[in-house]
Amino acid sequence: MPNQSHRGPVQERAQVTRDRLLDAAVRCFAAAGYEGSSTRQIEASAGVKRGLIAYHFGTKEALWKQAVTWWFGQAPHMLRVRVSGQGGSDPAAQLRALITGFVRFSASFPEANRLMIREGMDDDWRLQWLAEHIVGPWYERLGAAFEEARSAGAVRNVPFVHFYYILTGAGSLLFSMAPEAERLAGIDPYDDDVVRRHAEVIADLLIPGSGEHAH
Amino acid sequence: MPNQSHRGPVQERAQVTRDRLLDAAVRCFAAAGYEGSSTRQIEASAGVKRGLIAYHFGTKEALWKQAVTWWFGQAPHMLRVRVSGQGGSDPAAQLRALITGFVRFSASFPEANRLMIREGMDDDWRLQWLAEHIVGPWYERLGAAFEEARSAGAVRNVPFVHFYYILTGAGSLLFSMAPEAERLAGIDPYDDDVVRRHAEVIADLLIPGSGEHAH
DNA sequence: AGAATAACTCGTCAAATGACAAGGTTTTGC
DNA sequence: GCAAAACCTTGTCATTTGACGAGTTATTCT
Repeated sequence: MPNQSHRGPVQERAQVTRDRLLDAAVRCFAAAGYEGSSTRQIEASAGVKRGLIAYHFGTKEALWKQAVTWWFGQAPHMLRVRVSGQGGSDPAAQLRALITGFVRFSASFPEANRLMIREGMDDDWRLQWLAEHIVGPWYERLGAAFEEARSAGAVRNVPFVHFYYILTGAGSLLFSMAPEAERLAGIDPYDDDVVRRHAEVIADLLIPGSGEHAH
Repeated sequence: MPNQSHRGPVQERAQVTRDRLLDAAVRCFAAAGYEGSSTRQIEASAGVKRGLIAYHFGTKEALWKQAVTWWFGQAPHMLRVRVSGQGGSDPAAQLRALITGFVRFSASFPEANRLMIREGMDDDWRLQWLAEHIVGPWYERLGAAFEEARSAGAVRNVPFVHFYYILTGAGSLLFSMAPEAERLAGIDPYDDDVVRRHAEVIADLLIPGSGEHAH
C-alpha cells in the first residue's frame, strides 16, 4: 500500500483517482476553507468512493499540501503564458505586463486568490508553507521588476510592500468576491470587458503614462 | 425563557453575558469563519459556560446575525469619526478623506474586512444579509462621493465598480493578510507609519494631485 | 417572605468528521 | 497461470458539533 508515499502511483486508475481528488480538493479548500471542507465532501465531489483519501494521501493535511503543490505547480505556468510575449525590454512595459497578467490570472483562477486570502489570515502551518513555496517566489519576482521600474522613474518611490498589497488587493478582490460584486453592482466580474478594463485601470494607476489606451 | 426573543435581556448579568458572547462571536467568525467557529469555542472564548449561546440566541445562525448587526452597528460610527472633520466642500478632498478614512478603519479593525472577505466568497444567506445591511449603504455612500469627484474631473472616468474594488482590495488586504505580510516582508502592517503611508499612497493613486505631501 | 421568572448549569443525543483496519477486486511481474 | 502487490470498498471507532431539556441558582415583584 503506497499510502502517503512520496512516490507517485503505479497503475493508471490510481493516477486518475489521485488527479480527481487533487482537483476536487483545491476547489473545495478554496471555496470553503480547510476546516470547512470535509474529506467525505471532497471524495464525493471527486466522484470516488469514501476511503480513497486515506489510502492515497494518508491524512487530510497531506492531501492539502499535495493539492496545493500540484495546483500551484501549474499556476506559474499559466501566469507565465499570460505574461510572456509582452513587455519587451522597457522596465515600465515589463512591469505593466506583469500587472495586467496578474489581473487576468486572478480572473481566470479566482480559486487561487480565494485560497491565498483564506490562508493568509492566520499564521499557522499552511501560511508558512504557502509563503515559502508559492507566494515568496512571486513576491521576489515582482519585486525585482518593481525595482527596475522604480530606478527608471516609472513608478512612485514607495516601499515595495505597499505596491505589492495594493496590486494584489486591487487586482484580485473583484474576482475573489465575485458573488458580492454581482449582488452589489449587478455585473459579471468575469466578463471579458470587465476583466480587461479592470486590468488596464490598475496598470494605468500604478504606472502612470504607460498605457492610456484610446477608446 | 427569553430565548431567541427579539427583545433585550432583563437582568444586568444577562446583558454582560450577551455582550461577551457577541464580542467573542465576531472575533471568532472573523478569524476562523462561520463553519470554522464552534459554539463551544465561542463560549469558551467569551468566558461563559457551555449552554448560554443556545439559551440567549437559540441557534448559531441567530448568534451570527445578532453579532454582525451589533458589531457593524458601531462600525459606521468608528468610520465616521475617522472621516468627519476633514474634507471640506471640495469633492476631491471629500473623496480623499473617505479613502484615507477607509484605510485607517481597515487597519484598526481588520476583523471587519476579514469577515466581509470570507462571506463575500460564496453566495449564501450570510452574503445576502451583509450585502443588504452593511455593504450596500457603504457602497452607495462612496459611490455618491465618487460621482461628485468624477464630475469635477478629479478621478478617472471609469465605472464605479472598478474604483470600489480597487479601493477595497488595495486598502484592506495589507491588514486582512497581516500574518502573511509579516512573514513575507518582515514588517508590521499595523505600525502607524505603515498605515499612514499606505493610506496616502492609495489616495494619491486614486485622486492624482490631491495630496503629494512633502517629506 | 415567598412565589414567579429570568438566568444559568450540565447531561445527553443525533449527525458529522478524520482516521484506521479488515476484506475484496484488479493489475502486474514472472 | 498464479502469486504478490496495488488498488479499492466498506465497517467501525473516538471525537466534535449544534441543539435540546431537565434541573438548579439567582433575581425580581408584590
